[in-house]
Amino acid sequence: MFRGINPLSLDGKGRLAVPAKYRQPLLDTADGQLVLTIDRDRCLLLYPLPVWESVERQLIQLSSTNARARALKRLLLGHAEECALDASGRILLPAPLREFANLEKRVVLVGQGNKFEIWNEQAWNDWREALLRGGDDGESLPELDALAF
Amino acid sequence: MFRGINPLSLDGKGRLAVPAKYRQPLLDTADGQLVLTIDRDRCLLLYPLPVWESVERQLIQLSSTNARARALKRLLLGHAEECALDASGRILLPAPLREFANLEKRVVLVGQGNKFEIWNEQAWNDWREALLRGGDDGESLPELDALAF
DNA sequence: CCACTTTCCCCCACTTTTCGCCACTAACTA
DNA sequence: TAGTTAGTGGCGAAAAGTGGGGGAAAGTGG
Repeated sequence: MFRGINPLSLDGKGRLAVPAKYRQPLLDTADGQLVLTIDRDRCLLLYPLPVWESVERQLIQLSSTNARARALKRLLLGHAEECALDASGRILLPAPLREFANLEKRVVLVGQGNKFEIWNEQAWNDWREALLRGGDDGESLPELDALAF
Repeated sequence: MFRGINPLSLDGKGRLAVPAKYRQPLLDTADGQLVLTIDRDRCLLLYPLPVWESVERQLIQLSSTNARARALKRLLLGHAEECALDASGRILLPAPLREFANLEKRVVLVGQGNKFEIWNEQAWNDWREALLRGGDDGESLPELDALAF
């Protein structure tokens, strides 16, 4: 399980050095193979390949005639890029994805269980502050209201 | 599985250079034989020939009395063009299809699992921005709300 | 059926991107 | 304080994307 928040810098070519603590697990479970895609909140999602493949299977089975399903498929599948840890434990973030998530230099890598999120550092801070300030603005969901943690 | 977004340029003759990473898979599974057709969203669809053939079989079996089915058939079947990777890994996009999808110079090739979509770059960006901004405007679909990814 | 025009495709050259490699610095450990 | 490991940066070779010239093939009109 991936946890925690890691402030990092991209180098001049848009490469991200995966923190050392995650490298061995990634090599063990996915042979260093990863998939990057985008998220609606303008950050990137980083999956170990096997995890992504299971997500992908779900996506492919969605209807091709329903507009919402087609859109979601297009977003996630369409932006998914395979990449691999290089010899120094880095991955190259493809330019179109970097652009989408506004990643230039300072970024944060956020562990999210079976995947990571990659945010522009400023955007991450802003998002968090806004959430804390703004309180509850999301839709309701029964499972949510039943949560104890 | 084809994934990812690839910004490309058509050359002066309307040819599209398929990114190198997809070439070998296409040669292996389809001997470089491809089928181009159009999509409702004013982009083109690019299938490996065997995949297209299975789509085609499904289409042919659709009702000939239902108007929506007839329309879908006409669109997809009627615009389908066979083409092949040339020696440099490029395909020629027939002029009528190029025109339909407004493809001139800058385009994006979007992997969608078993096929690709080819968009005018600007149209693609506009579509994506509208989707992200507008939020959920499609029909609802129970499977969608149950998705965790 | 022949000549002319247009389209298509092979080939080569140029430019940009990608990626392995190595080196430097900062932080942590012993 | 010295040794080790992690993060960062940059060089350079190799690969991929882009563009154009010219010959072959196909389509068109007389």
